[in-house]
Amino acid sequence: MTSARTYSSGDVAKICDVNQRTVIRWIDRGELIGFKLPGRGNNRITSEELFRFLQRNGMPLPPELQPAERRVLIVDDDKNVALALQRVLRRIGYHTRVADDGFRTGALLGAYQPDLITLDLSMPGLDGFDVIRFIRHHESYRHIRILVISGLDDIQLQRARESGADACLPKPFDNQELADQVCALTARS
Amino acid sequence: MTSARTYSSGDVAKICDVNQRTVIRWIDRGELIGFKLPGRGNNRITSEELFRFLQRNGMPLPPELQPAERRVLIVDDDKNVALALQRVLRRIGYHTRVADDGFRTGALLGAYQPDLITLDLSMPGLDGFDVIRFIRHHESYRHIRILVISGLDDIQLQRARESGADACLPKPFDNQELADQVCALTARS
DNA sequence: GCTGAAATTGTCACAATTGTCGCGTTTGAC
DNA sequence: GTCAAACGCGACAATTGTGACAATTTCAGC
Repeated sequence: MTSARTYSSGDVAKICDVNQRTVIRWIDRGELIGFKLPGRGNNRITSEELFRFLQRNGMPLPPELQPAERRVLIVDDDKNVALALQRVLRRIGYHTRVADDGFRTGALLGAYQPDLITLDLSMPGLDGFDVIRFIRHHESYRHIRILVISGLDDIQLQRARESGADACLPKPFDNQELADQVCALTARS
Repeated sequence: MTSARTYSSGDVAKICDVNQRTVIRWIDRGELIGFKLPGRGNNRITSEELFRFLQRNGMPLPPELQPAERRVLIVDDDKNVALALQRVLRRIGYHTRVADDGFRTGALLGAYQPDLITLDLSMPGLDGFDVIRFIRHHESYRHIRILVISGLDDIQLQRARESGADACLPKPFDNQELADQVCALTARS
């Protein structure tokens, strides 16, 4: 198996703790979709399809298919604020990365693939509302949770929520409240 | 592998997630057709044949074999320049998209997955050299071709090349020269 | 709760396919 | 030219697909 990109019927059998014969029947029945090697038609299932199959049936995920450590992209040009956020989030087990300008923010959405971003609404050269709208309008980023952290007034925070932010925290923020919000937003289904 | 026109048995083995020995057996059995190097008969499979083979067996295609229109991300805040670039590139069969600020530039690297970007070095709030360095330092973007299009002097263009740009065009650019450069940089190896 | 039919899953043996290992040779980057 | 990495091949081990049949689970009807 060795962190494979594809799984054989035997691999799936071990993962599902089921007889290999049964896995083959699932495949024949079309409940688990794979492809066949040219030789005698040995089955292979991609990890994506196996993941969907397990999810669909509420089956436990093997370690190698479990989503990796949660990642948070911190968008803030104030180094001290960014460091404070990092400290809190790392302590509760998140991987973090900081973007301090518009380009990095955008580029890291794709390269870092965060589960959540903390967003400062008022950065020079970057309109936070625009960021929210862009993320919500693009298929590949839509799933990213957005936690606005801003010193702006409630009216603006409300506007951010309407634009698509998942939650807002006033600045300065309370560490415990930050941790709670991030946990709540990234809770596994 | 390095985006080859032909694949060795080991390349195919990695792509199919199968043992190299098995690939050689497929070739011996005539299920996968290739040719042999004169030396000891090392196998080579053309990308066309590999494509057919994978299709025939319902196997997943690696990114480099997925047929896709070439995409160019045009990074320029001057609408007229961007439109001019779009017109030329579309006419020669490229799909294009425009980014007019730093955030969009970064975000579209991941969401639009361009094969090439045309980059204006002097945009307000976006340091072109920084963009080049960032792209070259990130695994997920490193493969993107960078064509700098700028009105800056030759010394700056040389600096851009040293930072990692693949080619430079002075502004204003000649349409034919632009088309030639883009074609050359995105030619299928 | 119990029963019994239907559907699903497990077991087993066999032949075919695929994986592993080692060695000597060839490639390809420097 | 030099040298590490990749390759082909043979022999053998491990895994796979299949069919037939047994065991288990599911579930409606009582």
